[in-house]
Amino acid sequence: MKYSSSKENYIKAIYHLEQDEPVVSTNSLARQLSTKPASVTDMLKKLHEQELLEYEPYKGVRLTESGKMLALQIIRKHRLWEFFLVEKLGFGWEEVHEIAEELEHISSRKLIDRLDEFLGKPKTDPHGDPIPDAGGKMPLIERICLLDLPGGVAADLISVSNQSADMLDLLKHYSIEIGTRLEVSNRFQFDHSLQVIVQGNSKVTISEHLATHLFVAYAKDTPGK
Amino acid sequence: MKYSSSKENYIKAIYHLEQDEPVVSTNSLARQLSTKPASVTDMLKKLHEQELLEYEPYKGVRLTESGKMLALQIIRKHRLWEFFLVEKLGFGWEEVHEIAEELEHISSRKLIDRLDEFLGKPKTDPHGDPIPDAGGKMPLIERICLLDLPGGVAADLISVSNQSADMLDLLKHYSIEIGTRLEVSNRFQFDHSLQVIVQGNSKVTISEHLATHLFVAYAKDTPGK
DNA sequence: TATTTTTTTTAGATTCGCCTAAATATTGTG
DNA sequence: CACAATATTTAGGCGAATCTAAAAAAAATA
Repeated sequence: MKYSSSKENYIKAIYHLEQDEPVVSTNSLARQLSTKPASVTDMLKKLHEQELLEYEPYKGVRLTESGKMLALQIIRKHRLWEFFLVEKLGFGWEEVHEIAEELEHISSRKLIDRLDEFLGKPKTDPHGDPIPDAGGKMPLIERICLLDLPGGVAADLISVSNQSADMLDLLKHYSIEIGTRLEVSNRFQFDHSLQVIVQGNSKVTISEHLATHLFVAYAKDTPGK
Repeated sequence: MKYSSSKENYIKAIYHLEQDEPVVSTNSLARQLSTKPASVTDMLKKLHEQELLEYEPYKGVRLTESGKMLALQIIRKHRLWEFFLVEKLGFGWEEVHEIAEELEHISSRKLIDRLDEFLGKPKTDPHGDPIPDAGGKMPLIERICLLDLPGGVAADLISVSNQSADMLDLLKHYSIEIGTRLEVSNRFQFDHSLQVIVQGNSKVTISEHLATHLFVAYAKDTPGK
């Protein structure tokens, strides 16, 4: 089934708001979408008819299962495109959101699955938010410091707690950037430096000081919603 | 300036039809766009107001300079996305058109220029059609057999006159595919085999027989429209 | 050239997503 | 509890892009 960009935006907004409020109000939706409550009411009726959400006048809305599924597909597209923009095209974290807002409405399912493949099936986007898999399952992500990552576990770099030029310089030297898969292969007691496998290939050794500033997405395999 | 997808589709269609007819009729546009002549008339009036085309009732249309420029930007986006889909995501030539019809309406200029960079500024799309540069200039493309490519000239592979599994197998072995940049660096008289530089890096030697089936875009540097 | 055929435009309606203004329901408070 | 404040819906409209039916212009032809 194909939905307009506008409808997809409503569904996505409701999904996000449901994380906080159990039932989403007309007003908060209007605020979120920069539109007017009256317009929201109109649209809710249509989305209800399409069984994407439960709606009774004055009672707020809640997504149905198919509504949630649709939301997750859109979020998946959004985050994969963001990853692509940052990792492949060299955009900065901050500038990708707007572009991904457009790209997330491209409909081809095959496209997004191939893109996922091409990008190496990343677990998180450049902001560290988890990317739902093709089935709509959110990977359960714990953000932990590289220092605390158990050995033998590969995880994606999702944030860096220092944005200085010196830091970026050093990361560049190691070919490490947001989204890079890291695995700790050895810990040296003498200076607490770490031997790290970068992207499954090259092994590099980094200082404890650097490691304290690197945070990875530790994806538990328990399926979440 | 930002235009709706619908308007962009009109402009693109007119551009293509202008290649054949000097002045484009309401009827042929309606046919091209799978719409009704009455709808076309409505839209032509709007596009005329935006100075994208010259229009007088009953006299057909012709794009203005800014109309042509817009058309070329859309075509550029379409063909770059097609190239991306085939080269990076492994789609077949036949299935990319439809997806590119959606992608071509993504607005970010920076996105498309970075994509161009990322893809290696290709001169042609996977069908061998030329890709306008950022300034809207069409590269003048001549399609010639690799056998006839002058030495020292790098050109992109745009078609293969044999689609057999054996052929594809061999091309894979040489890491050659549509879009790959090739340069003939040596010709051996004994068996007429060619030494070829693939993507500016590796040198391989291929048989005359293989070369007869490879066609490259020989981009003359004369600026075309 | 007069008439028929074809093309194009106009007129009037529809759907989608949005708006404002007004009515109505719900919630909070004295 | 009654009334005020707030939230939501209804009613009526608008622009974009489409449609059908009918009118008008241009082109083809007898």
